[in-house]
Amino acid sequence: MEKVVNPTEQKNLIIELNEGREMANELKNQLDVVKTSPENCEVLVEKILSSYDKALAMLLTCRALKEETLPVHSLLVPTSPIISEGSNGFSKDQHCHNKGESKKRKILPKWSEQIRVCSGTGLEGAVDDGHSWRKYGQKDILGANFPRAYYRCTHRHSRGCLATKQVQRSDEDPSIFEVTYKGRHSCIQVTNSGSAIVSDGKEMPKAKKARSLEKEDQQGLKVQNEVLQTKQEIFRSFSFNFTGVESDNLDCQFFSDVMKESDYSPAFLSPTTSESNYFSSSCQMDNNFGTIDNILQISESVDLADMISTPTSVITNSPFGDLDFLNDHLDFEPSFQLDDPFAYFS
DNA sequence: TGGATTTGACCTAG
DNA sequence: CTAGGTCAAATCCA
Repeated sequence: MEKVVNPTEQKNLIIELNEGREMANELKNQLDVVKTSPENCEVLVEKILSSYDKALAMLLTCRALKEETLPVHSLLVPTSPIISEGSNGFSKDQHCHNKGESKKRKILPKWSEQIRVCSGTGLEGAVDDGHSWRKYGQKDILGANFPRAYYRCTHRHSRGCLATKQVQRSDEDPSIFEVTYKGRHSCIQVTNSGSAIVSDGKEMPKAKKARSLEKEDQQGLKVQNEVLQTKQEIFRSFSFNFTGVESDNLDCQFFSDVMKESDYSPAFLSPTTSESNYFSSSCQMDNNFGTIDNILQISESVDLADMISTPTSVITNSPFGDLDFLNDHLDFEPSFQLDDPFAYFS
């Protein structure tokens, strides 16, 4: 892989990564001191996460913008047949359909999230992202304790939106929901406040949604309205500024795949949509990772096998605490040093 | 009554 | 042939 970002972005990225490293070291030192208060540690963790978030957002930004200029098909990454034991087959190759609505599998961009919702928060099983989805199927998956639910965009017919998602509850940790998105929303319909406002201005009937969530709960796929807000908080932590990105930033490869293949691409790439709340142009960091217990991991599905194969390490750390998935894209050297991380991008 | 969910059947890829 | 993905009729519910 080639160099990733321009000098300015590179510098900022290095700064952020170094800060994160320093704070991690500080945290380590703090942990060695018995009398260190949990609050101090929490603050440090938040700072660390913030730094990594910023750094990754930079990479995300430049990659996304680069891919924006490419044909959609050039963005499609062949999914890996890798499927780890106990992964519920979540990452198994999902080829696509060519006949539109036919049962043939489509060639659609695909990306995945792992969402953990900690028990006690009332968000157990919460899987919502601000889009309105209609469940169209459910399947028992071989080797999985929980069925996989299939959703498509409510506006599939009215707007021809082909976005779909699959929600699979993790066997190993039922608090983890693995969500695979396929296709991008051609409809625009995400709110800033937790209610799902569709592009035509209608608000999703909350009672109905609550009912559906309740039903999902009965089958281990409970979804609650609160999660939307929670996820918005999560996404807000990824906020970055598009305006500062120059065209020569467009060499980062990995994150744009995620973005471009994601349902969120319009939101990420178009600050004019309401979804821009997730990736606002303010580049704000609010450290929500430190205050919520939801951990969201975005990855290409090709990497999800890795994530799933080690869900604990993925989930119990920061969203970027497990950077294994980066390796697939960036080909880091084992001796990766933050001093000049770009030297290791191949 | 209209929209969402459920669920068995069907289709396709591997 | 099997498993995963989708369809669509039946059903549910506000």
